[in-house]
Amino acid sequence: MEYNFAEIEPRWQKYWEKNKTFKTPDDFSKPKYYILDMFPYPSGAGLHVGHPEGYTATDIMSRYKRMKGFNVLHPMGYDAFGLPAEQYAMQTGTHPAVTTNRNCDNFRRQIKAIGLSYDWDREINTTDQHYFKWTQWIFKQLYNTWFDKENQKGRPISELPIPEEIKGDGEKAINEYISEKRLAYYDNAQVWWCDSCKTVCANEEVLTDGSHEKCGNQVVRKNLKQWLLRIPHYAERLLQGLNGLDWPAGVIDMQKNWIGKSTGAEIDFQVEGLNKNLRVYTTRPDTLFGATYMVIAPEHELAEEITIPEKKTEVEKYIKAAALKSDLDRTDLAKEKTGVFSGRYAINPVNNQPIPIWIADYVLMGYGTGAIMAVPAHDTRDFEFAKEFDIPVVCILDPKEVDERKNILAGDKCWTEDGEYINSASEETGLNINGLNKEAGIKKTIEWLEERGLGTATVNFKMRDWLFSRQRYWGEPFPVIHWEDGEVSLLDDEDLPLLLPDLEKYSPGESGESPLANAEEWLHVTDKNGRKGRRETNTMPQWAGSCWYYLRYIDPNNNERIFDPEKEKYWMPVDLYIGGAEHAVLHLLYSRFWHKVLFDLGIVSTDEPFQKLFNQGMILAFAYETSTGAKVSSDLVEERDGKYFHTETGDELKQIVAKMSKSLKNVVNPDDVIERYGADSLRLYEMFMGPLDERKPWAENGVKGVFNFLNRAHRFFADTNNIFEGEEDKEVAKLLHQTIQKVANDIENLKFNTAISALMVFNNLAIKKGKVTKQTAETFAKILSPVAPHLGEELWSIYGNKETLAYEPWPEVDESLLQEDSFEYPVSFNGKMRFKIEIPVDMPQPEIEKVVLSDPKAQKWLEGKTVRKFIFVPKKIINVVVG
RNA sequence: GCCCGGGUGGCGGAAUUGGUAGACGCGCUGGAUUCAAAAUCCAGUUCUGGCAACAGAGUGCGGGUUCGAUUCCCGCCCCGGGUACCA
Repeated sequence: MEYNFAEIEPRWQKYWEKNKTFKTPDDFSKPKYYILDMFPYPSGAGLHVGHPEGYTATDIMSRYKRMKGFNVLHPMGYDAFGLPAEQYAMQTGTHPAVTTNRNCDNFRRQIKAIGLSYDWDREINTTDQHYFKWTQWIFKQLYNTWFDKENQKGRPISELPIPEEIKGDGEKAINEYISEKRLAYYDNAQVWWCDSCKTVCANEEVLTDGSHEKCGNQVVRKNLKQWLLRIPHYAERLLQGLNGLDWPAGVIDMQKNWIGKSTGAEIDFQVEGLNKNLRVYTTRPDTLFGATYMVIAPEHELAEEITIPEKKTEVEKYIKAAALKSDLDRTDLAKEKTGVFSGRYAINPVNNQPIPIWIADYVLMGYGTGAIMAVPAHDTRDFEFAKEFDIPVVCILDPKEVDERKNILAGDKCWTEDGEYINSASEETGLNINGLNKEAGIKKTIEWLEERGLGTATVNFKMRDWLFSRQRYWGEPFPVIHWEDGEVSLLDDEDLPLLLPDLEKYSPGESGESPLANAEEWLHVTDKNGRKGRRETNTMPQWAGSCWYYLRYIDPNNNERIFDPEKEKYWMPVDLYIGGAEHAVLHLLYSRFWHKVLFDLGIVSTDEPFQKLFNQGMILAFAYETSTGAKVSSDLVEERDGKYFHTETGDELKQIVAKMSKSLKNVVNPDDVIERYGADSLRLYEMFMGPLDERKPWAENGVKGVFNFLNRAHRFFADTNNIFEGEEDKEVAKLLHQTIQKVANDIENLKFNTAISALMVFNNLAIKKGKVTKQTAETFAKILSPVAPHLGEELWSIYGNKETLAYEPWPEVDESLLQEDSFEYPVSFNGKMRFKIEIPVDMPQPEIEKVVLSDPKAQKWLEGKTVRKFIFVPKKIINVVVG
């Protein structure tokens, strides 16, 4: 009997589709399990083998959980706004919606061919007006929310208390005050501009070398009116929320770093000869006695005022150069420190000593107060600067027992760790922290500063406002009108969705305006009083649609509201979310932010959206390079005796592992794999390659391996001559139940590679035995079905079952079959395994010792030696120490 | 520089709380079947020595703890990812 996957698989896919096997009811009586994939951007290139990796993993879990009695929500959709369709439109004039729909159709076809058990009635598409209506609606919620810092909670703007002094200044002042509190605001912002894509990019989309993540071109700074979201208001909540999540530690770390919380103090320094204070932020107020100079950023508002006349020219030149520098590639120039002395001094509050104020671009205006006190002895950046400009280095923290102590005390070396304070007392001001350690020193200094009103304990975050608009056509339009009198208003809910206008031409304006600025009819509006207005021409970034899609799956066709709250309460949170690690920060942080706002407004019932997160590793491919490191396209490589040669030059090549790429001709298309080996083989191989979270190279021979397994399994289990009614062989029964248990455990722990291995082991034994009972065969079909669902269903039906096995209960493990009455112990002598011995599990230890030591095989190792120790670990090992 | 991962046969990878290193699969070798091949089946396959029984070595490197270390501790090396003057 042949394993005709090309006939079997489409037949079952049709069956599932026709019977709506995986349609998920909102049956609140059952325990729920929500399994989510990161939905794809439907590119024109179609699916690559990386997509099915995550999708298969979630599919296995979904199928397993259904058999375990869960009501499983497992949906799929498309994150379909995006640049490529728009660029294609610019070149060809094809409407992006046409391209997008075509690509979605192709993705759907490809995904269905893998046999994934999605509820297709819940499919969503971010470009569908019924979907983005609600994206626009959420934007309105953000706009109409302020963050109550005291209660750490977002609240409706209507609840914002307006201070009396603002009220007195009239309506305009009130509106301005409110604007400053909204989570979404419109402002002039210096932004990164990609001239090649004709769009702004968020800071996060600009790589460290100053290039645009999407296209690789260098970005430049530009000032534009933009929408921004005040995500930093939620910094503390976003940080705290990480604590209860079952997420990879690496992702949690990355989010923590991104949020970048630091605690310290803001301290005021009096500027000598000016009636002004200079406020600095420091995490190390304890090192005030070591402050030998101060630095303010070139953009600091006091930079010019502070500068004495004699230094004016020099300082102005420096500030100009620094401004220019920020237009260039700042990171490259960051290696050597530059700066200029303002000629002015500030008074150190702890000892009333004057210290010089410098202007230098190693201090950033955007963080803290844009000014620092510099402690070169205990901060590496300040140390470098001080050495560059010959500024004194005063050590105030004795590192004690450290090799470099002498150099550190002399100020020749920087010390940033803990120690004991020296030179840290002033009779004049009364502060003395000598002898304390870092922790106590920080505490005491802050108390001292606060008592005198010189400073306050402060918390700072690295995270910045989120730039939330793009100069694009193919995105969600903002439901916003800018009126001629300067008022900004949002559309009423009943006027949503605001659709995109059709355009003749999709190219952006040279000035950086979105293509929407050309849609004259759409653009201009007049209200009932004849006031003229202009619609917002920016559109939302691609993140917008993906920020909340997991919520829409819950109730995707609801036209009355975003979703039914009862359904939301039942299904949320997402129990398992699998996707690529590239979304560790941005998507997952933005989503969490929106979710928390919706939670505060009472729209969703959970504080966090994704309970468990897992990142699948990237699938790579073998590639080849010459001895000089030049990559060679795979079609120019031949293998001989396990070595690789260039077909043209004959040079020996080295096999390496690299990302799949068109230029290397090593891209694998899932369609081809399915055509040659079937969907079950594709699924199995993707899971069998190695641990889900690791990166691993694709190897065609590996596919053959799992194909072979399915073939063998089919040949044996589909042949009813091998199936009998009666009592199962003991060895088979025992292994079967071990396998049930192992497969279940491994699936729960996302260790699909070893689950498949266990199925192979059982298959091998069954074939060796030549026959199994019908019950065993049915059980095998069941435990095989999560990983190879087509073959599972096929076998199940061959045994005479009329219904799908997708909802058959997962087989129970018969514990009694797993009990051993004896165990084969490995016997070691001095830790080295020498032989094995079968011992009944109930034998008492003294007898075991006797049996082992008198065993003929043991004599060789005991000869002329004394037994020093006899180690016996039940069901593990016996180790005899001799000497 | 800093923060995370990861280094195990020819290859992908297994190995509960420290307890038989190399499961499973690929590849390779030999055999069966075949006119022959493909497919299939059987046996072997960490390395070194030996016909073999067997012995020695072995989880990136160097130390340590332990009866026993891929697993724990200390010090390094290499690879991958993130981040980069955040005071």
